This record gives sequence, C-alpha cells and structure tokens, in this order.
Amino acid sequence: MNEIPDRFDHANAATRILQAWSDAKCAHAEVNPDRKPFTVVIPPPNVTGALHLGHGLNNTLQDILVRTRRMQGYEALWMPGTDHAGIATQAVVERRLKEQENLSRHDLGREGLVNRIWEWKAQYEKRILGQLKRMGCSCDWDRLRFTLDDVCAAAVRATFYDLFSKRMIYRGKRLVNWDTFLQTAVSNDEVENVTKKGYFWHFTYPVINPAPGEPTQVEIATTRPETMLGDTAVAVHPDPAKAFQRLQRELQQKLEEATEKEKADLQNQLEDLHARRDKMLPQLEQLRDMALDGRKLMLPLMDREIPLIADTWAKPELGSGCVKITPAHDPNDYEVGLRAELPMINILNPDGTINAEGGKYKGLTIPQARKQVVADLETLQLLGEVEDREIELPHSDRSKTPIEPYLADQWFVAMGELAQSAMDAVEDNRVQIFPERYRKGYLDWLGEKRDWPVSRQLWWGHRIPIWSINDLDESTADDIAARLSMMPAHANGDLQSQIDNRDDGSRSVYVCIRKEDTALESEIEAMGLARDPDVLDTWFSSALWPHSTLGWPEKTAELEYFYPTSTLITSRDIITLWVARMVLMGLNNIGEIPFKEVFIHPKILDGLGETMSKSKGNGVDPIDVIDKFGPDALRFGLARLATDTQDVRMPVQYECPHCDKLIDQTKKNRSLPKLECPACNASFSTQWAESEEDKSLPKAAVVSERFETARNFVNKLWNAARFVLMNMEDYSPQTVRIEDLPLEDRWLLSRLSTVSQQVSEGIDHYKFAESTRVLYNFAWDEFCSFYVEIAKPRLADPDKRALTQAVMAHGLDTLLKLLHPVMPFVTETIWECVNQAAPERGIPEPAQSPQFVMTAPWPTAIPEHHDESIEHQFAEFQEIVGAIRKIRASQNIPPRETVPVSLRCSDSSLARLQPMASYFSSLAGADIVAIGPMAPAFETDAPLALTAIDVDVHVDLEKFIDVDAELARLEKIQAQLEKQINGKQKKLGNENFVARAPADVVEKERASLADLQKQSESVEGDIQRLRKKSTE
RNA sequence: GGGCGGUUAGCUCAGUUGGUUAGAGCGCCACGUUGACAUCGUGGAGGUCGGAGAUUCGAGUUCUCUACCGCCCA
Repeated sequence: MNEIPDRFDHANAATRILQAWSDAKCAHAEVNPDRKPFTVVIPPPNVTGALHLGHGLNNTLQDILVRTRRMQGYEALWMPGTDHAGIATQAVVERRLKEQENLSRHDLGREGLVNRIWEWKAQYEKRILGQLKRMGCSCDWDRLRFTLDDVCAAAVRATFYDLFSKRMIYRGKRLVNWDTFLQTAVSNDEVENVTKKGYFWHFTYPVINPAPGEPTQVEIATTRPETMLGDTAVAVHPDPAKAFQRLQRELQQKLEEATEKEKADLQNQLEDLHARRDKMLPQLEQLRDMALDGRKLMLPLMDREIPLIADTWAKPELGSGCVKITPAHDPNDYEVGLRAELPMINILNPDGTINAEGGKYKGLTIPQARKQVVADLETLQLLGEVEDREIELPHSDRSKTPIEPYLADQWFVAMGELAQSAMDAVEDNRVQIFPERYRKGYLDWLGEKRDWPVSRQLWWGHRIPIWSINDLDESTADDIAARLSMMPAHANGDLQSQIDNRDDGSRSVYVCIRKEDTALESEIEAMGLARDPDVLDTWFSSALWPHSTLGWPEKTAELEYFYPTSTLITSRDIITLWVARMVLMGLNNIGEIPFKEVFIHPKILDGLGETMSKSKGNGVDPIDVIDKFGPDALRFGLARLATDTQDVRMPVQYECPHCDKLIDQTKKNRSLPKLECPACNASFSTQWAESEEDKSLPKAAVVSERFETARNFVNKLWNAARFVLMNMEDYSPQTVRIEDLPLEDRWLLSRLSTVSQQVSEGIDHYKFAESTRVLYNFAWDEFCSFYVEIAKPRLADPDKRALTQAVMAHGLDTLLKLLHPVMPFVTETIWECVNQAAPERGIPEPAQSPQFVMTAPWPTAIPEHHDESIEHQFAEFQEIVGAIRKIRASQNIPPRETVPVSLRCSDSSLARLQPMASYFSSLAGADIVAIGPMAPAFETDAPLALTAIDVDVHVDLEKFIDVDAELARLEKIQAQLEKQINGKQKKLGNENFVARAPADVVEKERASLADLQKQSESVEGDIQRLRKKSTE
C-alpha cells in the first residue's frame, strides 16, 4: 500500500472518474414512479462567451444540491443547456466580423450571418460544456437543450400562438431604445448611462402673431439640437406660481432640518429661487396664458407651425422655463405628446441618419446634423448661449454606441394578468425566494405590470410567427380575414388572425401560425402576407425553460413526472428578467409554477470590490483554477463563499508562468500587456498583449489564492484516507456492538451522526457555507486530529486492531459520502481504494459497499449513535490534551520529550479517562503517572486548573524547569484572571444588575466569580512557591 | 431621487432568540520532520465590532440618525 502518493493527483483522477461516471450513467435520470423526482434546470449560460467564476459558483451550488438529493434517493434530474442570448451573441459576432473582415451583416445577408453565429455557438457551447464537465457538474447530458433548438422552438411558437389567440400579444408603436449600430431596439436592461461632456444650447423660436405686449420669441435649451427637426410643440408650466411656491416650501423645510454646514448653501439656493421667481414669474404666466389662448410658434429651419402648450413637464426653475417637445425622440416628451395628443414625427432612419422628415438635413448622421442645425440657427441669429455641461448619455450595453429614443412598431405582451399571477404565486408562497429579501424586488417589478416589448430587430433568435399585410381598407381587410377563417388550419386551431385598426385609419391583418408548416406558410404568403422579419427577445424563450426542456407543448412523461421543478439557483441580477417571467409563463402554459424554491446566491467581486469581467482583466476562468488547484478545491472554495450576503470578495492574482508565484492584481497592473514577476524577474504577458514581442511571452493565468486552503483540505482528506488504507491490509469485516465500543469510538459515531444532521439541514436551507465549514472542521479537527491520532496506538495493539479498523473504515466511509457533493473527485477516488481494501464495511453490520460514492446512500443522523453526554466527555479529554500542550509550549519542552503528568479529577472522570490514559502520549507527549481524586502535584510542578470540568492538570517540570518561563506563564494567567474578577465584581456590585437581571444569570455570575477567585488563589500560591524556589 | 445589502483581526469572512474572556481560514511570530499529510504539527501575538445617540441591569446583536462602499430601479 506504500505506493499511494502523498498528494492527490487531481488531473489524472478527474479524467478517469468522469469517464467511469459517464459509462455507468450515474447522472442520468429517468421517469421512475418508485422514486420521488428532484429537478433542477440549469440557468442556461449564454453562448456569448466562456464561463467565469460566477458561473462556477452557480453551478457548484446546483451540483451540491443535486448530488445530495441523488444520494438521498431522489430521481435527481439536472437539466443542462445553453442560451442563444439573441442580441448579445449577434453583437459579438457582428463586431468580430467588422474587426476581422470589415464586413457588416448586410454584406453577409440574413442566412449568412445566422450561419456564422451558429458556428460561433458550436464553438462556445463546446467550451462551456467542457467547463461544466471539468467542474464535475452532474447534469444529465443526454438531455442537453439549447434555447434555439427545435424542441424549444416548438414551445416558443405554441406560447406565442396562445398569447396571440388570447389577445395578450399586440402590436403597438412605442418609444424604444434604438441601437443605431445593431439597428434594433434594446431593452432598458441593456442600456447603461455614461456621463460625458457636452453642451447645453439655447435657441429661440419666433412667436406667430404675438398680441401687443406679448414676447415675440420663446427661448428653449437642449443638449441634442438636431432633435428640434422633430419638435411638435413647446411647453410651459400650467401654474408656474404654484410650482415656485412648492419649490420654496421644500427648500425652506430642508433648511430647517439642515446642519450648520449645509445651511449657507441652502440659504443661497433659496435666495436665488426668490430672485428667479420675481424676475420670471410674470413672463411665464404670460406664456402660459398664450398657450391656453392657442398661440403658435414657428419652428425654425423646418418652417412648421407648432403649438405652445401647458404641461407640467416644463420646469419653471430651469433654463428659460420653456421646453421643446420632441415626442418621437425623447421619453419624457413622448409622455407629453400622449397627454397633449401631439403629432409624433420620427426624423431618424434605422441606421441613425436623418430621414425625409428632416427636410434638407436628410441623409446626415446625427453628429453632422447637430453641427449643421447649430450653424444654421446661428446664421438666423436664433442661437443663444452655449453652456458646457455634463450629460448622462444612454449607451447600448451591446454595441457600446449611443442609444437614440426612437418610435417604432413593436410586438408587446400584455402583462396585467400574467404579472398578477406571478405575484400571487410568490405572495402565497407557492414559490419561495431565499434569501427572503429578494421577494420585494420581484414583487415591485411585477407590480408595475409594464407591457413587455418582445420584438427585436435582429436575425439571431426565434423569428416572430406572424404574417401580416398592411395599409388595407376596411373591406379588403375583412375579405382577407374571411378567407383566412375558412382555412382548415383555422378550424384545427393552428391559425389565428386579427384585424388591427391602425392610427392612420388603415387596416392591418395579422396571422399567427402555431407550428412550423411550410405549406401553410406559402399559402399565406401567396395571399400577400409577409412574415415579420423580427425575432423575439431572448427572455421569451428563457421564460419557458423549465417546461420547454421537458418537451412541452407535447404531453411528455418527463413533463408529467419532473415538473414543476424543485429549485432554481441563480444570481440576483435576473430575478425580474428571468425568474419572474418563468413563473408567469409556467402558470400560463402549464397552469402550475415552474419551481417551488428559488435560491439567490452571492455575486463574486474581485479584491477591489469590483465586478469581475473580461473587459477589466480581472475575470477568472474556472479552468485556470482547476488546472492549478483541482476541481474539488474550486468547488470547495466556492461553496464556502456561499453565505447569504449579497456579495463576496475574491482577491485575484496573476500566476507567474515561470515560477508559479501569485502576484496580486492591482488597478494598475491589471490593464498592462506584460508584467515582470517580482519573484523570478522573468516577464510574462496578459490578456492585453498585442505586440508580437509581448505575445511571444508566456501568458499568466488569472487565479485566486483563496483556493489554496481548499486545495490543502483536499490533500488533508487524501492523506487521512492514505493512513486508513495503509492500515487495512489485514482487514476483515465484523459485526460491531455499539455498547462494547470504547469512548473514542462512540464519540466518533455520535459526531458522525450530528455532523450528518447538520450538513443535511444546511443543504436543505441553502446554507452552503455553513455545511462546508462544519465538514471542514469535523474532518480536520476531529477525524484527523483526534480520531486518527488515537487510532495509531490502537492499531498497534493486536487486541484492538480489528475493531479499530472497522470503526475507522466506517468513519471514513461516512465522511466521504458527506463530502462527496462538494468534492466529488477526491471522494470518488478514495472510495474506489476503500472498496478494494474494505469492500464490506459498516456499523453495526458490515455490508457490501456500492460501486460509486456518487450513488451511495446519504448518511442520516442515527439516534442510537447520537449521545450528547459522550460528546461532552470526549470534550473533557480534548481539553486536558490542550492544557498539557499549553504548558509544554510555555516551558519550551522539546516535542520529542515525554513529560510526566498527574490529573486530579472526580471519580466519574477517572472511570472515563483511565482507559484513554495511553492516548495522551501520542496527542500530548504525556505520560500519565497519576489520575483520580487523590492525584498529587509534583515537587516541581506546572499546574493548570480546568475548573469548568473540575480537573487539575499537573506537569512535572523537574527535568525541564525554566523558572522564569513558568513565572511568566503564571503571571500572565493571573493578570487575565484579575481582569475578569474585576469585571465580575463590578457587575455584581451594580445594584441594578442584581435586582433586575434574571436570577439564574446573577447566580451564574456569582458562581463564575467564586470560581475565578479560587483559580486566582491557586495560581497565586504557585507563583509564591516558585519565587521562593528561585531565590533558594 | 427610491429600494436592497455591506462596514467585525493585516486580508477574506462567521457570529443563533441580547448574557462569562467576540471566532475561523490565510498572513505574521516561535518551536518542530525516521513514515497519513511541511499542501503538515504545536503554541502565540493581533479586534474599544464604521461613527453618534437611544432602549436595557447588560448591545457586535434591537431602534433612530449619520458616514463611506456596492448593487438594483427611476
């Protein structure tokens, strides 16, 4: 058995173990009425890129849960798959196309581009699945799905058709966030605001036919001058006096509550406001009256008459108090436009150039148009002041270009009923969210019930299954609708049509087809209808994931058995986008919630508290961590982070490719193309390397040293197992009677039972970090540090050897099972060895062990094994060991020397400790020369009183005495005791405490004080004795 | 502007319903290697729990205010 290496070779083991699991189909789940199902669907990773550490955490937690449930006897299905991530993936591929081949998507055409994206998908899906597999994720790989595959596509179409039939999908014009680069609408979630330097331009618009005494022009200001081409009104506040009054009141109130420091500033603001009011109010009221009187303005450059209107969007305290209104290109103006029923003029082409509505500016880009408009207004002497200003500019998260608000036709899902159903499901706890604080965000977001715009002007995605024909008159529309309703598909329920009355009075006819059917589609197209070019928002297909993956809309056995799923584990940023939508779609399609519980895990930040991302250079690839530390270390390290906090920090290092030294990442060095290793002075490159010179250097992996502890733990377990295996050559199975076992064995069994319980409960409640900590402490500080140490002398004793082997094998067996969900590879590898050395094991009756720990039965708490008093008694032993060690250390007694020890204890302790006396030798280098109520102190004695367990430990220092060291030790103890005694005396001297605190607390304090005083007296005696001795 | 979270040892984090002397890992210091493990062992140093106030006999823990950091939404 000596050939077992003293380090766990994770790289070799992992490949072999994965193959063995795969061959035995350990992770495969089937419909099985004999077992209860347990289902988890993976949050499908984007095929946009590779997995990072956040995915590592997410999938580790899922796997821990799934592996535990599998061992607990559930038919555990972990459904794997990936997400097509419409806009994200298309954007990445388009950007590469531009960079590498200088081609646009229009050069390739729809089919060409989509083919390119499929190639990308194949490449990244392979990489992602490889990452998951190397992490040990026990997904049922036979059931792999992709949100854009045929099965998911059928679900998407059936859902769309159903909602369309129920009139919950409709077409409408809405102001959308338009990405002029990708030429698509993007959702609010895909927009980020960037603060940039810009200008605030002041213009004047002439008043048409002003009455005598009225101003001849109105001043407005804007940060986007070119939008004036689409202005359809100028607004002024309907009651400026009242508005001023309110502002003044608010400021006044702030002032009253302000600190001295803030007061001056607020006072100034208030004065400015007063001055402004005095100066501007008459004019604003006059403008307001003009608006009510229907006065119009002349929009310069376009020579269009536009009304002056009264609307609260105009802020009297800002600028001129008047604001231009461009309903088709500004979200606020859009609202004003709806209120005032203004025309909405779209001045942009999809590519961001000015369209025909922009008159002579047609064809210019936005920056060009802006420059020209400003110049032309200046020529007309309508340009006023130009202020510098910081501007919040929305940018597309996908293309990184500015977003233009843009009025476009979109398909919407009506959210009223759907959102309510999803709110109800959480409010009545059919769906539970952990940690609970995330409920609020979910409910608030759904509570807004904002309709969901689902069209995306993209090519990568589920194409909207709508065919339409527009600009019809009423009778033609009716005619087409009538013909459609005569079709057999309509009677079969595979085709639905609608007539839509458009704003301009024309009619559109829409047809939705339920399933892919090329013949039917051709027939429809022959009638002049054309298929919608747009695709659906990615989240539309993701929302169906828990049931589409199980085969819905087909009534599959899987759907019947595995749905609803058990738990969803995900990160908080998609609670609304994804979790909420899965709930409402599940309820709509199946009539049942998609999962019973949702667990939101923390987000991993780097050491500087920043989100990890490839674009910052602080992203960590799980594979790099696996290469360096092993998959079990990665998983263990991640699991112990999963507390219920919102974020966890993980400092990140470069690993020097020359000497393996870890170099902390800083803000400075994480964006450099190359670095010099401070340890070996050699240079290495980073992800930013571009020059040939830099690229020729070896590249450093980005890892975190926080996995080192976990790696050490894996090794500790490996070596504990190595010890067990090295002592099993003559093992033979035997029946064990628990009541015959010595204290240390019963302690181990009791602890195993307790730990099994704690770990199971921890996992049940998503307390992954806590379960992990319990296992770590038990394995290291109890199993290794005590049980294995005690086992050494017992194995050397022929009378005790066989029994010790039996208990030890059982202990390791249980530990391996409990650790398996967190550290599958090392446990399975050891299991294999234990199966060879001790194929039949177990207490009380040995039994043939299963082939894989992965599918072995999960340990449960065993009442016969659990014994609280035995755990306490063993703790007494541990405490004495600790006391001897402390005395030894303070006396600088060399580890190899054995010291005589006398233990003064009660009769009952004597009975327990006597049989364990020999263990003090291996654990504390102590030879117990006396034990019991009469055990004496030594001539040259180092004492330690353990009053809590009523034991006095005496170490004979005759051979080792270092008087100064001993005095120092005792004086230190005395100082600590005095400090505590003072504290207690003060507390007990407080009449309030004695009178008001519960009697038992007061009594406890008194007893504790008496005890401390007793100790102090004893220590004082020892000190005096020693002083005397040293002066002799 | 609204909501949520965080602030405890040099670093990363635990800390149950308020109750003896606030814990762990890493790092640091000292000592230690003829066999399970130096990816180790033993011992030690290190914290007025962000700040102010309140409740209480007693606050890391409850409440109010406040500062800073982070995230989400507008």
